[in-house]
Amino acid sequence: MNGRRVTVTDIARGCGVSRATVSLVLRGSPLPAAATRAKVEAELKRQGYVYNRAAANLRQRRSSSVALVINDLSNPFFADFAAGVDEALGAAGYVTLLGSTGESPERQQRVLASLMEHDPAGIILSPAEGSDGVSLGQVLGVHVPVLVFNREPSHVRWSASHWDYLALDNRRGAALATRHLLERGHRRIAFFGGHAESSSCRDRRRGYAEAMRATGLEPEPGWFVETAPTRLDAAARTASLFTSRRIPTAAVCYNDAVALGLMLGLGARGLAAGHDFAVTGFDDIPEAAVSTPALTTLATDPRARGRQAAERILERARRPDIGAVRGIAPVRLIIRASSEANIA
Amino acid sequence: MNGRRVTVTDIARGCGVSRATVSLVLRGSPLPAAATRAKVEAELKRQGYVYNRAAANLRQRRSSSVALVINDLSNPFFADFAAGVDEALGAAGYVTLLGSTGESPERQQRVLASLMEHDPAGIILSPAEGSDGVSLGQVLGVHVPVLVFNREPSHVRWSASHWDYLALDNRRGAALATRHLLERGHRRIAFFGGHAESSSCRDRRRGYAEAMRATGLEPEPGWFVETAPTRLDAAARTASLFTSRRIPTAAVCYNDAVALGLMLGLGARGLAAGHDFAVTGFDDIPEAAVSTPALTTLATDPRARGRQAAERILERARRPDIGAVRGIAPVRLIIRASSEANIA
DNA sequence: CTGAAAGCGCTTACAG
DNA sequence: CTGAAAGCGCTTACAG
Repeated sequence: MNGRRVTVTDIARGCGVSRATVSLVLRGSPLPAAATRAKVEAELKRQGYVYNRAAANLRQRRSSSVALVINDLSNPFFADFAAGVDEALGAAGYVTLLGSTGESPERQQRVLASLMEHDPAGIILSPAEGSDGVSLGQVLGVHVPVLVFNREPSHVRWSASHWDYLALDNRRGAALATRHLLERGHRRIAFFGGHAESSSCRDRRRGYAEAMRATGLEPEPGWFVETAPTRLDAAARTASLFTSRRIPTAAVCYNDAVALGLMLGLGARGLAAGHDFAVTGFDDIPEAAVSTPALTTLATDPRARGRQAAERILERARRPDIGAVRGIAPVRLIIRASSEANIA
Repeated sequence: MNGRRVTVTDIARGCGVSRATVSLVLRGSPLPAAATRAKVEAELKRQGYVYNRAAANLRQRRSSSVALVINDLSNPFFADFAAGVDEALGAAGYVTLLGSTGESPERQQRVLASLMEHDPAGIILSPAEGSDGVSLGQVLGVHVPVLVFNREPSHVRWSASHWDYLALDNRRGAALATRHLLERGHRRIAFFGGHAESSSCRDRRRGYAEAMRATGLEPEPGWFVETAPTRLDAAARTASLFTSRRIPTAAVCYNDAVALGLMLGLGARGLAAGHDFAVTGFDDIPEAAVSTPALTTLATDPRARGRQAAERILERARRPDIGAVRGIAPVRLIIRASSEANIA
């Protein structure tokens, strides 16, 4: 609870060698004689020495941390992603600097500015909704490798940027869900939920529309319903699905939260999801498996995405010359009861 | 993507003052003249200076980080706790060093050793199951403030320790759930799930037993069923509840995961939770509200616990003399359909 | 009010 | 194989 910390100088004095020798032993150099090494190691243990990595990093002009900035840790998708990042960074001897933004771009700026002062070897950023690429560019500067996960900030000129981008295969995922509903005989299928400006929503809508058109169907404007990507708002906007001229029999939802909300909203209208109306989600959050009915959705393996992001950023930190990359992560359709309604 | 970073020396040269003056401006000292300050600030902006907090910390012998070690980030309870910690640390100008252990005590030792090298101002530790207080004491040393969250490692002599402890009010929570079932007329109530060695399970069992005895009922040995604290194992062990001489009509479960597993297991036996058998959980994870039936449980507000832990550790970092404290956080009973079965 | 000098805990050429 | 010296980027008495 007090007292100076033990330094290399203490160890050097304690066993009659120079600080340089202690440092060589600490770093596992082959130079020191075996006897010297043993003597130093005993002294390290005896005094309870703890390496000061900040001092070493300063001298070596390197960094042993990577910053991870997450828009919403209480979303299990991002929590799993964070767990994957930390796992891979830890295995590589790096430490994770965590920052959470609560979906606020202003807070995100502050958090990033603070993290930058800690000289991270790289930044993994899952941007807050409404993030602006220009503001981000200002805090992040041009020296640190950056990987943007999951959604695109506005005003980023990717071609001129040194930022990596890693996203789910939103387009293909939505297409898989749509084709699944088409195969079960549905023809009037809505795309429900999400903010149309967000990049992930755009991509999912696109995959949905392409799958529809590939079957010769043209999605009607009334089949696109916007909502906040939350259960509550989705439930509240359920009615919008039933005002169009040709009422849908199924909906591809923006994500699982929206799908669960829609199922609640359907229930309130006396309709049972999976029975009177088919529903699919996106993300495969843990609740999807236990809802009633269980939710057909797209599994994204966020933990593996986290590991992938961490490995990529470490590679860029090691070799700053390699170019930026756009990565698309696969998704997998999980069929459950919510899409069983066979109305056609 | 390259180039030396800008230092106080660059700024000092760039506007013709000494490094000391730049430092004073950076730290907001009133000493420099307004004109000097303005000149320096313009130069900082012009060159895109980024403060090197590690260097400053080294010189000032202080730390601007707190380590947060979590056993399982993919558990929403801990993810929310982590979000609360990060929120409060960020507001105080500290950065969160994240470490996750995946419930492995060995990995926990490595993670803690690595984090200690980064000289955190304090450590918030949610210990992996099976953690040993002696091993922990070895890595953590005696200089850094430590707050242990949620469960007690074995072999900790709290009276001689400088570690804070923060736990939920497990005993009272289980008593609340038990009394609720008693009020609905149940008399044969089991305590289902959890590992009996874990401190949280012991405390919850105790609260349950006390509430039973307060009503003049003695829990039978067959009413205590151990399981891993997971849905899967709980479902598998459901049968154990139905082998005792006096078969229970209700169960107080160790946590929500166990309760959800028990509800699955009941279903497999043709019994409907909330109808033929009453069930309560613990934690109020998001799934509790959407399961069928919705789960009666104890809300613990993990995010507020996180903020509380962060504030406590920062206070101890500021005032190393204040003593260690055992904190008990309140829990709140949330009544939903799963406990409605009224068999008595 | 400003500047020269020393030092936080390390590492790394460079002598010996 | 080992040691003395310089330096990473900052801050802080101490002179002036």
